[in-house]
Amino acid sequence: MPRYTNQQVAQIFNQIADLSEIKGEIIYRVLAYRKAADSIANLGRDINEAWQAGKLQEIPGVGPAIADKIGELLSSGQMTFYNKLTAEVPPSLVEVLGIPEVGPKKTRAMWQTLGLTSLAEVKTAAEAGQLRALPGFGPKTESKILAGIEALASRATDRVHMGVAFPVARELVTALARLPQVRRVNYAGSLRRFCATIGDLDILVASGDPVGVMSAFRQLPQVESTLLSGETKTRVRLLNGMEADLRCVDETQWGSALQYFTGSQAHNVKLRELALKRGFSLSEYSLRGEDNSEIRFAEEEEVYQALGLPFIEPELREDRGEIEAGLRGELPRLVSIHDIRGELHCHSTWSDGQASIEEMALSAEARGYEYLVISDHSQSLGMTGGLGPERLREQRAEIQAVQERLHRLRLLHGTEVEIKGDGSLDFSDHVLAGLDFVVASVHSGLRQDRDTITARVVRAMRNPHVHAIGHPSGRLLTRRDESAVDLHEILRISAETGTMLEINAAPDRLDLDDAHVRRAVELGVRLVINTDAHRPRDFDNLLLGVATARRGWAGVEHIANTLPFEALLDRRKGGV
DNA sequence: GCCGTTTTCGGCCCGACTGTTTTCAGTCG
Repeated sequence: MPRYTNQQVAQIFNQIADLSEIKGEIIYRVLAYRKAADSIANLGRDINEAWQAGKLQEIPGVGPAIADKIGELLSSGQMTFYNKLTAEVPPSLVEVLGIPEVGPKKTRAMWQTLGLTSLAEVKTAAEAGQLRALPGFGPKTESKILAGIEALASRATDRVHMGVAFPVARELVTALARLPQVRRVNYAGSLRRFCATIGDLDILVASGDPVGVMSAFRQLPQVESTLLSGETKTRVRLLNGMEADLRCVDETQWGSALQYFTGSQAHNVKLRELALKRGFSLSEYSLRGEDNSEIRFAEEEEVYQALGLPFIEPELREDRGEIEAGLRGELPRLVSIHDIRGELHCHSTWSDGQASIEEMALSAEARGYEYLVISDHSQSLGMTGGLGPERLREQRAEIQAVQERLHRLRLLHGTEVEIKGDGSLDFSDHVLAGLDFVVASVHSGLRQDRDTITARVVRAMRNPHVHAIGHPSGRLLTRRDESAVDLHEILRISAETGTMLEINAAPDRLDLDDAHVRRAVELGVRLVINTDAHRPRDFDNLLLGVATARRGWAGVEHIANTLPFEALLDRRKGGV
């Protein structure tokens, strides 16, 4: 019988939601499936384990009916409800629903009146001019559908990581800030929440001349075409293929608008429900009382304050319990970038880095770090020019020499040692014992099956000289999925052995991810935030790693490199 | 289908824009 991962179970419920919606099911039932799917995808603990512990209904959005369906799936590999639904509503309709501008009503119309059940069939019908005859359809809808199918085919992936999105967002914000009629401007949306990947850019402007701002926005050199444009809202496609939304409000409404436009949608829905309970109606413009009185908020903090909540940091706004915690006064005090005292994982020209040890050290010192560990690759990762024991000894001499030219920074000698295919390490225990800090990582054999790759990492974690596991899942955002490694087991072993888990801050990694950071925090696992810098400017990525930690509700106490190095060393496992 | 400091039943956010319409439904975020 297949074993289902959290992602697979979540995908099934998302599919149930889509098919139910096309079928015409009560929308709240559909939303319930979506909420459950989102919770499961971001659970951080293994759904199989939660099921065996009888704790499925502790998952937010999972009640008796959905818990039964999960239980049936995990125990038998079947879900009767799903089988009946897919027999009734062709599953390929999900891809039709995926066409931009096509929602459940149009999907249903095409299916029930023309019998269209797939992208290919819809395309053929549109090309034959058959769609415009349907009620609610017209020539424009028909051509939009064709263009939408085109776009789906040409677009390999529709999300980018923050390393791509941030520079573009900054360019747009800078350009808008130069407009004389613009009073305030900021990016919002998933970028402001520091989601690992970004679908489109959301930018907010305060101005008394929204029409002028919209017009100027459409004419920016980065803009390829305008997708929609009204008086206060414009969506464009950029030259790099991304889409960007611009909203404009009055300066007196900035706080409400920034709160709304930052999202997430689920967070906003929960916040608006809370407002209703308090006798208000919350929108992106204001808070309206039952007597239709209107309160405007120029600052975001005031929105939360008016609802009896402390300020909720953007990284937490995912409807993962932050509003409830805020009401109870139990929001975590999140780690901040200023709390980070040192870096435990970076490279130099001794392996695949782009800068010398001295350049890296001087940059770290200039950034105010107290300590820096040089941790070049080990020899079996051949293409990086990894070090063997001999060169490792030579490197130590250079580190000591550079140390003498530094003022405050403590420069330390470490390694990113390869976890080999069988779980053994690239250096002997004797060599590892001579290093200040050891990160162990998997770079090869990432396609091994779950049990094999997990056993490999666990073996490394049980080595007393291994202090941290680097980028535990091995994912490369938008390029490579995580390995099959059982992170739930890794978290458990980490808590048991005291081996730290890295939050790798490289924009295409962010690994551990936010959901597993959250679970790590719950389990008392020790985390480190490392940039894995290969050149001085990579240290800038620290912000992304810290944001990922914050998205996982981590405080200073959970992050080992917020400690002075002596304290960090004292608390190394084994107490060495 | 889920959920509870108004509820174990009756709620479940709010608004912009477009296209197809003669006042609104559908989609999106």
